[in-house]
Amino acid sequence: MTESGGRSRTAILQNIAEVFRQYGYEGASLSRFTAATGLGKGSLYNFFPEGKKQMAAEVLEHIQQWFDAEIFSPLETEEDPKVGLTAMFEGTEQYFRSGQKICLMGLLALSVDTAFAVQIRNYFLRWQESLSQALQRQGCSKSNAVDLAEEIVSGIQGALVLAHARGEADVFKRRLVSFKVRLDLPAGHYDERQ
Amino acid sequence: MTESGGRSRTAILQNIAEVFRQYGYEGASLSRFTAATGLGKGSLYNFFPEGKKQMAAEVLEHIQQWFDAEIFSPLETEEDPKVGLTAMFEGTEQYFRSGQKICLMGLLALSVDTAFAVQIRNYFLRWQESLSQALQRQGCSKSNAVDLAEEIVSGIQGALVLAHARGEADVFKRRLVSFKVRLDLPAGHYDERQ
DNA sequence: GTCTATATAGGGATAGAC
DNA sequence: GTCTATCCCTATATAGAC
Repeated sequence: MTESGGRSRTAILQNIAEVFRQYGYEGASLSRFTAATGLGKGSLYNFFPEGKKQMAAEVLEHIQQWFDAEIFSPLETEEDPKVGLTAMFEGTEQYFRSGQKICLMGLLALSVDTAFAVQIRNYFLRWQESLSQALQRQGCSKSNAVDLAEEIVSGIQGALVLAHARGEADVFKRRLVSFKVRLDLPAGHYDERQ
Repeated sequence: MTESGGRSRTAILQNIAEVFRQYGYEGASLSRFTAATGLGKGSLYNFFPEGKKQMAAEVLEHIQQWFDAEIFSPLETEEDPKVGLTAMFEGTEQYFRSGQKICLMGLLALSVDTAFAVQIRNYFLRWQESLSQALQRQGCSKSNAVDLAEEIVSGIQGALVLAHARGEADVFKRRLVSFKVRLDLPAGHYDERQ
């Protein structure tokens, strides 16, 4: 956990992640990384000797760890599944800034590049599996839970796509509310449309 | 509708579209276009004087026209809404090759570039609006139809993301079947998972 | 650890021969 | 209409001074 001029590796990775999110893997360039981090190319290669590939791999690893701790583990270990499910929706809404931020795992999933396929696949499998477990403890049959978990995980990704396509982050919020209602969770304020 | 050595502009646009789908906008390079079309750079600039931007714009226009004719119009004009809805799911499954092909509109929606925002937004608005009309003629209230249409349109996008993330095209097929069942449409063969 | 060259390759785009 | 040659720019990556 070494520091560098007061900037932690985590902070640098967050800057880099933002570049990948905005421009995609191919569009993320060293000059954009230098602008986002304030570090020169030389410094970036000092941190990440293997360059762009390593940056992306570490960003994905970082994302995975965040979701493990904040979303997936609570889904699996909270005694009351409703607590884990509520934490999932709240964490998801915050992480994606209510639909303004996209999912880097989902974005990279759409490219044919196979370099990060394993990390991406594991992320989504773990999400669905941990969600399915919580749904089963809430009373769902196994087959229903597996299917509903797949629907919710894919539904969240689609909501992010549509929210950005429409330029309306509210689309994302509405989809989350819809899922919460189906799961009998407190949905918060829900402004029914006209 | 001029030809060029037997290759129509439509055929060339399809080759170009495939490159955009596989590599994204930033990753789609002139050399990849030449490989995919068999045309040299000079020829490509003869067809598309404004270069890559024009290629993408025409590809999106082409996609819009296909969906207008095959999906959106039937949803709006078929007397029996079930016919239009069934055609939508069949057309969608075929177009995306049962989940193996991604949605270029959805992919570009995730980039921050605003160049194609209008085309992308109109595509998704028209899809939701035409679907909502069919659902209303099937008996849905207006607010339910609007919400369900949003859920289905975003659900299809999410199904494509998850299918590619998991490397299992079956994910896409399962999500479509799930929607068809909810709409009381013939779902075809449905292999319930264990 | 950070920076400024610098090397090499490939990007988009144009000109002009055929 | 198609190609090759060429231009200029930016890309990734490295070397070495500080």
